[in-house]
Amino acid sequence: MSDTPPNDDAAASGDHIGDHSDIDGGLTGSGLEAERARRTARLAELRDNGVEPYPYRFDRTHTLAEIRDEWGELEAGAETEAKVAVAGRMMLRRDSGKLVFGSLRDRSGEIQLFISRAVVGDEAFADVKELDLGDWLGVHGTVMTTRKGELSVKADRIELLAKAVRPMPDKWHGLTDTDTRFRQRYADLIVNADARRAFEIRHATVASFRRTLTDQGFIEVETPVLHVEAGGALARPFTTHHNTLDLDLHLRIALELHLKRLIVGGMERVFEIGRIFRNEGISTRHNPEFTMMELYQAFGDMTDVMAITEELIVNAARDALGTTVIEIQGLQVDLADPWPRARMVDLASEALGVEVHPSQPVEQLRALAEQHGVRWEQRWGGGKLVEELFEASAERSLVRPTFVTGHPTEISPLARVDRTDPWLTERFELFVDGRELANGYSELNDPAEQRARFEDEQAAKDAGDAERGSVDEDYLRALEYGMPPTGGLGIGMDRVAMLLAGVDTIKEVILFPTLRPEVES
RNA sequence: GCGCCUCUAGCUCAAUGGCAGAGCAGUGGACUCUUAAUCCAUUGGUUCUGGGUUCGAAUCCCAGGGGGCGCACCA
Repeated sequence: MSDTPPNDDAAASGDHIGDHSDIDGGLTGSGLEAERARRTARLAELRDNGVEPYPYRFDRTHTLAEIRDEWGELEAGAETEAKVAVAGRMMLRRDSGKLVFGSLRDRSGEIQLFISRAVVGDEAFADVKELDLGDWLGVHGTVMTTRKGELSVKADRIELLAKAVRPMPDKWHGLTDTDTRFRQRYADLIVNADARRAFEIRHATVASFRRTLTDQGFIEVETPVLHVEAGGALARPFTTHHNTLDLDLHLRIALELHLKRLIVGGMERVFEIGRIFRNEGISTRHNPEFTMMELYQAFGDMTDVMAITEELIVNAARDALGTTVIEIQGLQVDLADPWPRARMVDLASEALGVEVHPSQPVEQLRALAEQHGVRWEQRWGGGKLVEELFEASAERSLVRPTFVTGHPTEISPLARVDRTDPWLTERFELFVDGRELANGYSELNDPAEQRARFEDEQAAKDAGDAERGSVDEDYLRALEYGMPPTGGLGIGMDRVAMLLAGVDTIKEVILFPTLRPEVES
C-alpha cells in the first residue's frame, strides 16, 4: 500500500483541474466540481442514514450473461418466480414517474432493471432517484420481460456497492479523444465497447498460444528481466541500477539467450510470454515495452518453427474470432491458406529489377541504395545493405502472411548459416500487413562460431553502433556444454493482437501505453 | 529528433475577426412499459498556457505544453 493519506482526494483523482477547487463551494451550479460535490454530499447523507455506500462484498447468483442464457427466450410480458441477485454498473436510466428503468452492466453483458415504486416501497424508491449513472449496484429481484419483450430484473431490493463521484463520459458517443482514452483507460473501457473487444481478443490470443504450445509439449518458463548485458536482439536497452549490488543492469530486449540456455539444460521444448523493453522510438507499431512469445524446440530447425508459427496464429484467430478469415487493407484473407515463402534476396531482386546478394561488392549495393533513396552508413556491410534494400522495396507490399527467408549472416548473429549459401542464414520473418510479426531461425549452436559472431557484434558496438551486441561469456559457456540442433521463434504478441483485432495502432492493444506524464496546468 | 494536423462546458461537437452555443450528463418539474425514453424549465466556460497584432481574437501571428499522423529508429 502507498503512504498516501486516505483522504488525499486530489492525489487519488489525478485530475489537475480538481486539485485546487473548493468542494464545499461547488454545491450549486454544474460543471465537474459541482457534480463531484453533489455526489460526494450524497455519500455523507447515506452514512448519516446508517447506509454504508462502499460495502465489503455482494453475493450474486448470476452474471448478466447467465440470466440471458437461462431466460433469453421468455415471451413478452412474462413474470417468473426466479429470485436472482445480480451486480454491475448502472449505465443508463429512464425515469418514468413511479417506474424507473435502468441498464445494468457487468463484464458479461447488460440487462435492464425494472424498478417499480409499488414493489420496492416509497422510501427505497426515493433512494433509487438518488442513484447516479456510473454507480455500482447489487440488485435482488425476479426475472421478467416487459410488454415489449425486454428481459429485465424486477428489483425487490437495491444495494449501492460503490458510489461513482465522477460523472461518466458521454453515454452515446463515449470518449473519442485519444489522449484521454489512453491516459484514462478505465474510462475508455467503461464507455467504449470497441476498446473492451480489443482486449478480449488480446486475452483470447495469449490464452490460445498457451494452449497450442502446451498441447505440443512445450513448458512455460520465466527468465530474468534484469540483465547485465542485454542481448538476443539488435536494440538499445533501458538501463537501471541495483543498489545493494551497486550494479548497472539492463532491462531485457529479448528472451532468446536465457531460453536457449534451458535447451542446453535439456528442457527440449520451452516458451516464455514476457515483457521486453527497447529504448527506441514510439509509433503506431512500437511501444517501449511490449510482449514477446519466444519458443525453442530441440532437434528441430527453421522449418519446424515455421509450421508452429502458422499453427499458433491460425488457432489464435479461431479462438479469438471464431474464424480464420480476416480483413487486411480491405482484402479478405484466409489465414488458414498456406503462407507463401520467399527469400529476402529474391524479393528484393524482383522489386528492384536487379539481382542483389550480400556477396556483391559493397560499392555496387551502395550505389543501388542511392538509386532507390535508401540512406546508408559507412559501417554497413553487404548484408545490412541487402536488408535495407528489401525493406525499402518489397516489405510494404507483403500484405498477406508471407515468410521471408534467408536473412544475411551479417544481420543475424544468432542464426545458423544457410546450409547452401554462407552469406545467408536459415532464418525467416513473417510479414503481414507490411509489418513484421514473427522471427525465427535454425539456432547457431557451435560455440566457436558463436564467439566469432559475438566478437563482430562487439566490434561494431565499439565502433559506435549502440544497437549492436556484445560477447556473452556465460552464454558461450552454456553452448560449450552442447546445445542440440534447435529451432527458435519469436512472435510479437501485440502485433498479433492488432492483426486479429483489426486495429491500426499498437496503443489499442496495450492497456496502458507509454505516454508523457500528465502535466499540471 | 524533424514536418504536418489538432486542443472550445464533465463528455460529444458548433461558432472561420463582431454578444461563446447545441446535444448528452447535472439540477427542478410531469409521467407505471421505457430502452440513446419523452416533454417543460434551468445551472455550468482560464476557448491548453503565455505573449503579440487589432477598435475588437476561440478565430490571425510568435513561443511553449499535450496528443495524433508521417518521416527516422525499430519489432
